[in-house]
Amino acid sequence: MIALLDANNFFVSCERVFRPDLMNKPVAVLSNNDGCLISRSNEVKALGVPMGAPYFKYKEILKDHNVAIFSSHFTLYGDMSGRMMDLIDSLVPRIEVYSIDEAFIDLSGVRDIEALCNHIRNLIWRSLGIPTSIGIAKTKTLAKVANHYAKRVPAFKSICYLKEDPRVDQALKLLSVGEVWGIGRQITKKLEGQGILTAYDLKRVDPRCMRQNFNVVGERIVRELNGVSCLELEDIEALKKSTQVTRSFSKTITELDELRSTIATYATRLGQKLREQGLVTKNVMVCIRTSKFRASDPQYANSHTMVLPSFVGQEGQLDLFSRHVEEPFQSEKLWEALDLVNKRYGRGTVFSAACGKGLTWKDQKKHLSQPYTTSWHHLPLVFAK
DNA sequence: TCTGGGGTCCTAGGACCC
DNA sequence: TCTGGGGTCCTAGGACCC
Repeated sequence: MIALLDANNFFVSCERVFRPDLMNKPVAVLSNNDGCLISRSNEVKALGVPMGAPYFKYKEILKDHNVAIFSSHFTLYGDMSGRMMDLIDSLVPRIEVYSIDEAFIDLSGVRDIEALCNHIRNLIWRSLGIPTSIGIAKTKTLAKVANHYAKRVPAFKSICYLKEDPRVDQALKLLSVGEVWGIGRQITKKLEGQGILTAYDLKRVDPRCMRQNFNVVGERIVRELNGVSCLELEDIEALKKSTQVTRSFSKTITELDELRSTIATYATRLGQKLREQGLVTKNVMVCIRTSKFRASDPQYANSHTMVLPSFVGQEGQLDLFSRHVEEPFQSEKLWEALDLVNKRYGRGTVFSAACGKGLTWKDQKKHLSQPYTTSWHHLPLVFAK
């Protein structure tokens, strides 16, 4: 059996840990630059504010309902996520960290599955103050279905175990096909056109037909719905295959020089990310595009990929800027020092000339919470009477 | 005025090689 | 009239996920 553990409204829950006064009150977390809503408490969902909604369009409604707003604070969420994953990992044979707030858990060999899952939930709640839901079934795709019900049906008390077939089928019949993991908007449209409306209908499709009409991904989904595992738990140590830094600029850029220095500034962050994660790369791609929301303006999008000359050995980092690749050791030390300086004295303390003056604007983050778990200066104070 | 950011996998087609 | 077969690698684009 496989379990999928998922934190409820994760970013909102992280903020609430340090603001217990907001428990059971409406809370929302915004995306970068305070652009969209990316996490909503149940109270906000009940107001009908959709996921990904642009903040400025819903500002009034949110204000009218006294919704507490937070700017995104990814160092906090990342840290809380790491703690949560460590807790799970300490209790089970094997996990796959699937996203910042989700993990698949291998339950093979576990005797009392429900007891273990209860224990995991309680431990995370007691240690971190994060509420979670767990779905359990034979395959990843079915565990996702189970999790869907664990979150929505109060009678399950946040744990839904889809053990035997009549129960699985019942769950699938009540689930629309578009809610199946891996079935997105485009495929939903096509399937519905063929009269396949529920997850149960999809389960009954011939997997080979699915492969012909769609692709091997669709075939796997059908098999997984039938209890045949096609998606193994993946090695969480596996190396990342790509990494990126992308931004929507909060200011329109019209001058080439400014675009150059902006891209150089973000390229610098990408370099830091690579070094932090111990990654090396052969290709670097830069993309730019105009704002798709200004439909009346002429649109432009382009990208360029550069193949870098060589690796400098497994231990070292690829030197992005120097042509003297024959001196990897020196540049490695140099970057190490630069990273340290920038870490201690703030991003952009030392930078390459290509960055010019760096960014000529600041990202909007009007509602940022304190770095409670990642800075000694911001440890919450507790007073006892 | 204001609309996120970071990933994965699959497929088709072209270039090139023997 | 008729023009092989089997590979690899790369790119672009599409679809999906959180």
